Amino acid sequence: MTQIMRMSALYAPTLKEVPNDADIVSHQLLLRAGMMRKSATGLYSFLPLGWRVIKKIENIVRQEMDAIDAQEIMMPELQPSELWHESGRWDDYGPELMRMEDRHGHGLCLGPTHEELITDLVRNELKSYKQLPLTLYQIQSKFRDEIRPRFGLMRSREFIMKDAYSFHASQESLQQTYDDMSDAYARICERLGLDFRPVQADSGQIGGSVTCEYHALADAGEAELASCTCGWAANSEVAACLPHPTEYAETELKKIETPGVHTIAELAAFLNCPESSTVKAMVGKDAEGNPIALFVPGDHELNELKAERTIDGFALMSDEELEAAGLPKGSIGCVGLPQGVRIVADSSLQGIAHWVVGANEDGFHYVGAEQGRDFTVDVWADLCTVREGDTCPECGKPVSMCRGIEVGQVFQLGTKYSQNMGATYLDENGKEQPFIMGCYGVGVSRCMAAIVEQHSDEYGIAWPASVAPAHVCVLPLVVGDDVVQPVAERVARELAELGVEVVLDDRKERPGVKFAEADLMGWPLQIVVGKRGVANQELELKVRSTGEKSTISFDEYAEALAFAKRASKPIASFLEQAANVRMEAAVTTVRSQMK
RNA sequence: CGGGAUGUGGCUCAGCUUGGUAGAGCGCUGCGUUCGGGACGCAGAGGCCGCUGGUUCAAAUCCAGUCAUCCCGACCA
Repeated sequence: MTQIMRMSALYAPTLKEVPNDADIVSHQLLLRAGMMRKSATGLYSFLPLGWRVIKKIENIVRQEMDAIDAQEIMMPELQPSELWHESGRWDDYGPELMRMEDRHGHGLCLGPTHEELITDLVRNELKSYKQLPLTLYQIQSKFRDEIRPRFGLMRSREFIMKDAYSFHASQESLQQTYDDMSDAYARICERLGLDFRPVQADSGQIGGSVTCEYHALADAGEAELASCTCGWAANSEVAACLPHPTEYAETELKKIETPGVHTIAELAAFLNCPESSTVKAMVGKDAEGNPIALFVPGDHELNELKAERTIDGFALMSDEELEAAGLPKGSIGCVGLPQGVRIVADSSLQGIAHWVVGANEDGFHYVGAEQGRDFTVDVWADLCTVREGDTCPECGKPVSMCRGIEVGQVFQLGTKYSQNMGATYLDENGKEQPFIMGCYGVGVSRCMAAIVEQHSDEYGIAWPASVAPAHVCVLPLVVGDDVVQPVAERVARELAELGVEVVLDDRKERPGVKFAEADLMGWPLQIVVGKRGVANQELELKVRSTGEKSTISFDEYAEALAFAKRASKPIASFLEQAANVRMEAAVTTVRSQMK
């Protein structure tokens, strides 16, 4: 039997009004429903209900990790600086790493992640290829001194994360675990009730690595995603989608006077053509300071991340540098550039023979600038930030844009840490080899916010049953009498005996308050016990996610109870039986969330 | 770190321009009336007006500094 939570004793202070400093739905509702409170910027305390949700999420993650033979451990949050010096990240990580000293002046940091610690943990014991592969994980608080913590749990300075690390003797073995992890992540998202997408992501500075982010789709998400009906999806930072520029109908190179025209919008309006018929120029420099002109279709933006990937040490030039190089901002083009300026252009422009570009002279543009005749592109590359309608690299259909919350990422690390930190094993030939590693993270507290973003309405949260702080809320509309309350107490007890998590609103509150707060807190199923119902020998059910209401008679309820007692999964089976009796569609929703 | 804004009972906010004994609603306590979708009446408790300094007979209000919070940007697991 599970414990009945009595609302009369529950510490869950609700707020009628929207807190001033919360501006996304999940943040507002988690505060309003009494699930958490802010302790300082980017630091939150979880109250009993919120903490129950966190534990539910953790357990789902734990089960899926255990199911793929990852083993749970627990490492310290406080870490010695030596290990970070060894990996090189004490200097590389930047101010986001929370550093401190102990009384002896010994350097420490609060762990933002645990690659160093885990590598150190295994390097002395894990010595033979026979012991590989090995996957370890933990669920604990992480610390990152974010420049700008915001959006409640979405980007906080202390947050709960599951981090897993795998060790391998071969790339094939790493790939196997990586695939297992990917599958587990998909199952985790499904069980959390998240509408999610695995998306291609930036592999960061670690070249050649394989990585995939798991995003919960939500407008409040910080990441912009491009996705296609064929299933392909990518973070806009990396999405390699081709724009489709259009050709301006002029094949002769003509210099035209364009007084006052400096922006693409002005140019397109001046020529009465779409922006996609113009070519936008940006000028940067490489690591040696050599100038490079980059060209993209006029209706697209240069993606600086992509430019950096194409050109070693790339940085855009400042206005002063442009002036010094004799380049008129707003009128730069590929014809008649100063000596030594290399031309890099977006691959999509390869098919456009004649360009509309600046004439490198204020107030003038060229039309009909022909590739090969009037200028030559040195390098073709993927340079654009993806836009709605660009071409999917997988199937060629137009992609659409949406926003996502990154709730997880899987990553093939390779040997970066094992090499830096001398973590090696002996292979079949007795030869020392660095471990091939993978790492895999799930933002547990961030998942909580993502779930609320996806499962809420004007009345409050509608938790998926898998993570709800309790499955059922029993609402006696009268307390202290000998008619309604005894029935509510009995129902709560019987459900609790079945293993159903029950909260009983035994407060002396008016019905309106109880209804409003039950909706706000988001219990998946409400069972209302009122004078009217008891008189008719029936209970009222309301499924929070659909809002559907129905009644079931005491007899039908008893039948559902008996059915559930015989079945192995009491919660689901109670609901299933209740569904058979009455509210099929509605309860099916709750039930499907329970698996 | 740049730009913008805000700090007044637990919460949401008014008052500040034009200095003169601190306000409302919600929440909280008590009593009464209510009681199927965040009730009503009466009576209460609760505030160094973020902090420090200045101007002034007098500062929530004007000035300076400082701290904190939020938003945008830069930055970034």
